[in-house]
Amino acid sequence: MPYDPSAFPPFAVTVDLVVLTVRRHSLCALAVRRGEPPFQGRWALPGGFVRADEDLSQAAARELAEETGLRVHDPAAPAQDNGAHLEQLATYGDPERDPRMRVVSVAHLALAPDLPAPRAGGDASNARWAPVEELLEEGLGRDGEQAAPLAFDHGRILADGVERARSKIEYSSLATAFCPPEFTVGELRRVYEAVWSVALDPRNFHRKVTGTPGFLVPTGGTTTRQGGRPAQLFRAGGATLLNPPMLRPEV
Amino acid sequence: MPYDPSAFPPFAVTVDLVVLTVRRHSLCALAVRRGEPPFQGRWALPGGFVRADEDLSQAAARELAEETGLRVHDPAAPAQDNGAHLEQLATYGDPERDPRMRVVSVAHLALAPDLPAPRAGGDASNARWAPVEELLEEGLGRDGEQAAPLAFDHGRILADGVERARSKIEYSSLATAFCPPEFTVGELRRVYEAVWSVALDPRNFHRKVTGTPGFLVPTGGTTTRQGGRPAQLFRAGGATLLNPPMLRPEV
DNA sequence: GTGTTTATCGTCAGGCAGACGACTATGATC
DNA sequence: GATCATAGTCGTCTGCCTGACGATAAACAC
Repeated sequence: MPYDPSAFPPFAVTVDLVVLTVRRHSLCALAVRRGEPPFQGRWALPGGFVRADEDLSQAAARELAEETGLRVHDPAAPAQDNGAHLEQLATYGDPERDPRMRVVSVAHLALAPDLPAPRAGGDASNARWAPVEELLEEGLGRDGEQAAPLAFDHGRILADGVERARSKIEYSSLATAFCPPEFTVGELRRVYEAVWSVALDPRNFHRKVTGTPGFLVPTGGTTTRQGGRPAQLFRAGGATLLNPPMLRPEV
Repeated sequence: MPYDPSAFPPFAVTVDLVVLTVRRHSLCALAVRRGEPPFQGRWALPGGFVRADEDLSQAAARELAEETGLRVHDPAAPAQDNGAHLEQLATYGDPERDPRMRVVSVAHLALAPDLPAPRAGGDASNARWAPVEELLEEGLGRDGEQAAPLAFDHGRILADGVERARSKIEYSSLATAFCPPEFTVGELRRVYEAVWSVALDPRNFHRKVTGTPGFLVPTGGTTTRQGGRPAQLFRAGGATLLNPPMLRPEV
């Protein structure tokens, strides 16, 4: 296959972001309202064009910072935390996915702790955290505004991102990316419960996470911010893979 | 972010293929020799441009057929088998990855049973199955020709594909994609052993795979093609997820 | 104090995996 | 044809992990 410069069609390349967080016991995604056609007024995932001189991950990190102010957690400097986890999710390139032109979108998945408020270029009314079920629901929305379906193929992208997050917290320590730098076992458990939409036994969960070497390191402090007996505070340990994995209950 | 048509740079989009198979107890990948600069004469992964009217998966399937003659296994018609498994792997878009222009490559992973011989546009000397360690080795090649390093960032892509395959056969029935339509438990075990580069206990392996519902369905036939006592023949069952997973031994 | 909430420790039974013995059925070799 | 080598298949045993769940501890609200 010769590299004839006239032999390949030009594409636009974008990054779209599935930004997930846990708010009030429910898994939420960041959605922005489209201000222009197509799909004007509808909700979509944040994203934008990849610039001529930046890598895909750089573009994703830039878009994430523009939409949320989050910096990406630097694996080299885990001390200063509160950054988000960012990874590539998948690429979507159906010829019909954008009615205007041929656009290939490299979707990324970002996980962040609960944030004060979204900001989309300073315009708060055009960005929101919405429960993922609400953004993904097939049928009609409830009263007020209808969130679903998302613009373009963003519903599919969001579903893929949610599924990635749900499965990845099984065998990795990724759930800590939803937590503040210091957190309790109970807070971590509520993350799993929100992401999986299940109830977990607090005693077995405690045994599992504290018994997995390298998963959690105690900071020595305690907190009562959840009420009840004071709980130990932990930071995420160095381990990234959980072996054996956390088992997701049936259904 | 307005969609100003002059605001985005044009990209070339390609698909690159990590095609894996198991030959003579070792995990091999398909490599093609580059006939022109850059990296002329070096080995690379097969791939090509995405056409203006085709989806990414279509482009990958087309390239796979062109390079190997393999058709992609149709999930809707599992009866006629001998197709390959094909899935998207990841997308690589470093601005410097191709010295000629800005190319974003959507890599795909294909798994195939052992094949008669490669064909790259009919020219056999420009395509070969090479053990992945050979293609990935850091140092110098042995006598004869040096395979590594691959052209562009294909070494990284291949490493990612191999890692995906290694981890995915843990929790899915994907290892059967390396087998012919009918296979024995021992043949399936040798696939795991080749992909993981480990030795597995034949008795425990047999208990595991035959005890997992939906993984294997006996065809009733037997074979002695491996020597020794005749072994039952199986086909891949409908189950795609293995629960609990096959455990990969420590190193 | 009493009740409520959350955290944490313990106990027990069942399931599964690793280690490994035993037996079976074929082809190869003497 | 007896013997050997090779693979396949069935069992047993032990230890670890999980799910279910009782019990205790330490805070706050009244």
